[in-house]
Amino acid sequence: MPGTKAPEAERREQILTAAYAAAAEHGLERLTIRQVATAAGLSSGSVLFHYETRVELIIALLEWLLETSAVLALPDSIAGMSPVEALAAAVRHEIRRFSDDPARIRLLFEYWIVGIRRAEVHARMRRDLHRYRDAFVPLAAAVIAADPVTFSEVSPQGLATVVVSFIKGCGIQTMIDLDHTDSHELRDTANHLLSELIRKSARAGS
Amino acid sequence: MPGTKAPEAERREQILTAAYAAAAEHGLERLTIRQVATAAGLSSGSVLFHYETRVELIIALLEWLLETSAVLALPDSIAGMSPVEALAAAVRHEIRRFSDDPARIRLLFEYWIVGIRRAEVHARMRRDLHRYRDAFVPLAAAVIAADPVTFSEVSPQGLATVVVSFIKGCGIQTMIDLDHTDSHELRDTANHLLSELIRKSARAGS
DNA sequence: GTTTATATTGACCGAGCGTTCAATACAGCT
DNA sequence: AGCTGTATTGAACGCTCGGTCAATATAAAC
Repeated sequence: MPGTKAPEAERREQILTAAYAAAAEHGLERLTIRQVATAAGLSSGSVLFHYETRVELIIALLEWLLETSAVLALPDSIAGMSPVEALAAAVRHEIRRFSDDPARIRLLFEYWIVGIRRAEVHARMRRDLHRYRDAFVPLAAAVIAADPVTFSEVSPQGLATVVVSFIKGCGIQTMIDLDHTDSHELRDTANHLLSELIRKSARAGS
Repeated sequence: MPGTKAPEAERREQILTAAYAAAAEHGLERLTIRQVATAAGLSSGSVLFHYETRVELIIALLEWLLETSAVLALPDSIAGMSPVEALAAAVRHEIRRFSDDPARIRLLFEYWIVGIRRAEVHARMRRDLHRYRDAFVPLAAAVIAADPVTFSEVSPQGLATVVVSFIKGCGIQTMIDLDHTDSHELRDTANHLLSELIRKSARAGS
């Protein structure tokens, strides 16, 4: 039903999902108004009626992307865990989540690159990164509190930053490693190292 | 002296350095034959005489970039270190190297994204990533050999992959974090954690 | 049914792109 | 000096892009 009017909220949603599909297929930098219009079944003029400019659309897509992605969904099972176990479980969970939706993380990487040259994008990416890191701070603080001697010089924020960096690194790995051979090795090894860490901390704690 | 001839090797080098500058300034996806020509002080036709196509130029720039970047320059001081110390020193060294030359790592990230859609680029990035990882394998193997109980389930390749992922994650961090506030926190915390790791392994070894 | 505000369309514009190519300038050779 | 192959130039082509806009279609108000 082309030419039919629709409430603004619906149209914008429709355009954004089309933009997401187009960006995932051709890349963010090659994203085109016409591509989005075709993917949404609209005319280019209509897309530009709802988003006045290409950059505005790209920023709206970024915000939609950040809103839609769960910040950090901790598995329920962490309730009875030791602090190190809980943090390790979160890391495992996040690594798996990244490798489950490669298109999304690829797009976010593209936004980081765009953010190098566009301040509006950069600010939003940075804010989201901090929000993501802050979700790990309580877990990190618990780990530090459980073994204050080992982590005497480490702040919860610092530990959370290190953890997030590792997760991002794994995300890159899965992004590059399209057939997932190295990624599996990475995940397995990370799991073993985390398990070993848990065992050691349990021995130290007892 | 425009219009003067030059040996092919020199011209190609001149064009590549101009392409590097242009790509660092405007981004790889926005790299333009005319930009490169202007930066090199040549005409667009001349650039296309030496590199028949834009994609060919981009791939040549990638190979030039990978050749020019030292694979893994280990500091001499690792000679008398324990295995864990040596690996930690290498990690520290690489993190510092990444934050010293942000333009280069940004460009490499852009190549990873291009590689998602271009098989030639992807193959080269992957090969280089493996080469980079392999440089850490001996260090990782030494660490495992020194404490075979802890690392009973871990292969040298696996450990090296984990280490590289962490380094890449730190690279991303410094790429995003333009003013380097979080990056310093990250580096300090990583240093503390590595030092603690060294102390623990020394105690276990003695 | 008429009016009115607004959403939609697609032709169109100017700009910039990669690439082609005829013309030209250069350097080595005889 | 003349010749020859090659490097260089910049105009030109065809194309796609972001963005504009007059025309049209739609739905709600009256």
